[in-house]
Amino acid sequence: MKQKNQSTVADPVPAKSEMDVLQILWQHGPSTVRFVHDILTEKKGNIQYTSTLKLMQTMTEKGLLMRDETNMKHIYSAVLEEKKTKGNALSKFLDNMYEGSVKSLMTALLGNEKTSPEELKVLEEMLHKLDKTK
Amino acid sequence: MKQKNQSTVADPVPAKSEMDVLQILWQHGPSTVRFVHDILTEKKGNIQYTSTLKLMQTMTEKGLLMRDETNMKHIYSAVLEEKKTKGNALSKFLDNMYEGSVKSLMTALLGNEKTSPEELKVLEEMLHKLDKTK
DNA sequence: TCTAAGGTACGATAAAAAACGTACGTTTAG
DNA sequence: CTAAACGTACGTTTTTTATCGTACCTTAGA
Repeated sequence: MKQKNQSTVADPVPAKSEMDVLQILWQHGPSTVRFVHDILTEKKGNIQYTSTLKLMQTMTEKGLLMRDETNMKHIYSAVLEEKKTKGNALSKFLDNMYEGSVKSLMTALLGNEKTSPEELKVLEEMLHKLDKTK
Repeated sequence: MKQKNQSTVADPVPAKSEMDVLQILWQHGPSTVRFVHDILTEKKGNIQYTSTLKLMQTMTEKGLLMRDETNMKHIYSAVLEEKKTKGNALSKFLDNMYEGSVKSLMTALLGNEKTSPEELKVLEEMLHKLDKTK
């Protein structure tokens, strides 16, 4: 009886652009397309307003967003919880890239330029401890 | 003079399926399509052999894989280095999901079911230290 | 009142990713 | 020798993402 995986295996992770939108909504709360679009535009290159609009409409159809249509300027908000969603993405990433091993992730972090010296130092200590624990 | 980002910013990350193939090649070394396909099949649902074949051929065209055609059973191998490739993916993931903050990643790990009790313990300690360091 | 600015709806397109199926060459067990 | 098993080549199709453009409302202000 081969079954999928009984643990919390994570609803499909939103696509990249979708995450960008969610990110903004989580950070600023319910917003108009215009608002999201402006932030998006300044973060990434110029995008057409209608592209952002369409994206958000699609996301709404998918159930990723919900919107208040009482006013002309619809107010969109994220349906998914930030923590949970990111957690799912993280799990998937871990599985895909590091066979689910947090320790492997750590090791990778150790060689990553995104990691600051301080973080690096503590990471090393951490790995030592993990080795002993094992 | 807005410029991209002079630091190692990461060649485009391979797509999901491509990563799966790379994963197998890194782990088992140069292999035939058949071999990769079998592993792939057992990990994910049933896939048509030719799909895997096509994927690997395409990847070869893209320069992700190279192959030895001296024998009928072509032997494929990964061109990219595992560590580097994963490092790039990690950087991107960090940026997209945790604004590049390793600490945030840690915190997320803390609440992730993929994290074992031992790892959890050390993670907590680590975060304490990071707080002090700041 | 009429118009320009700013909204939404929605069909369309483009490109990337994921999967197939058919045609055809090679090898090997009988 | 020959058929079944196993391989590769490659054109195609299906989805999913990412982006647009055009048509058409709504509202505030000259």
